[in-house]
Amino acid sequence: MRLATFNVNSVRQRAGHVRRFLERQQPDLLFLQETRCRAEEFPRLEFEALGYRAHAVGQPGGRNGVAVLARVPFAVVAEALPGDAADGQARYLEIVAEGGLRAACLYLPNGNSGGEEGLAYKLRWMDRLLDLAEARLDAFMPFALLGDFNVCPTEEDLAPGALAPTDALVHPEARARFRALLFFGLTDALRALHPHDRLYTYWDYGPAFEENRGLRIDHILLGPDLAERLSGCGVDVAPRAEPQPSDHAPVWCTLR
DNA sequence: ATGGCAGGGTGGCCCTGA
Repeated sequence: MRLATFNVNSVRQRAGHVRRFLERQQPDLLFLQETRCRAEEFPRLEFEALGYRAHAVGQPGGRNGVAVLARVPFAVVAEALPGDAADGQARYLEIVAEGGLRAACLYLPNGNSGGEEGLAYKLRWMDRLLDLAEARLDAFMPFALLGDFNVCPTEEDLAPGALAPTDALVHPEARARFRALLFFGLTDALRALHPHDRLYTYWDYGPAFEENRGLRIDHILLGPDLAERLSGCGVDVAPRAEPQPSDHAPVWCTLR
């Protein structure tokens, strides 16, 4: 089984990139972030033609937005992070796939805009994510978190000097919460198989990609039973090298 | 150490992203 996550920075602009990724990598489940359209505007037909069923969560105003594309049967179990006081932000989608795999797609708040309150919102969102991860792991079900976490977990996860030390993506409190997810028993799939490789999932528009000045902020975290089945994981940089790309590249993993 | 990009919505610029 293959899982993948891709921040597309507008799915309507990037439908071709997604289609080519599906054809090349053949994931069973692909989670999208920053779809930036309402659910009814999601270009589902483009993907249904390839055998993928879509479910999108959107919001008015062209911001945020998450979705799943699946070629295995699935049920949607949540369209908001539990504890979310109905703030209307489309950042979370949780499904149960055929066979019992429970997987959540998340688009964590960036935390750099909106001043102190913007950062506080990010940290509160991570607190709720910690509560959720704890509950799911306590329930002993095959569980995975995939998405744009907007956190560089360690100094190995960004090009030197790529961010100011005060940036919300490297904020000590955000990093501490990411580590707490790992302490609960989730495995960072990419680092489990590639502990010290220079691996990034985001490069700013401009010369950053060809200079490989990037960030690793898109992650796949696996519960214990899924981590035991992990046989491969990587960043697919091909979509980032295509014309008119997203600023992110997809991350995928394969489970035995 | 930022917006010099890029996308979207609104209205003929502003906000957000990271």
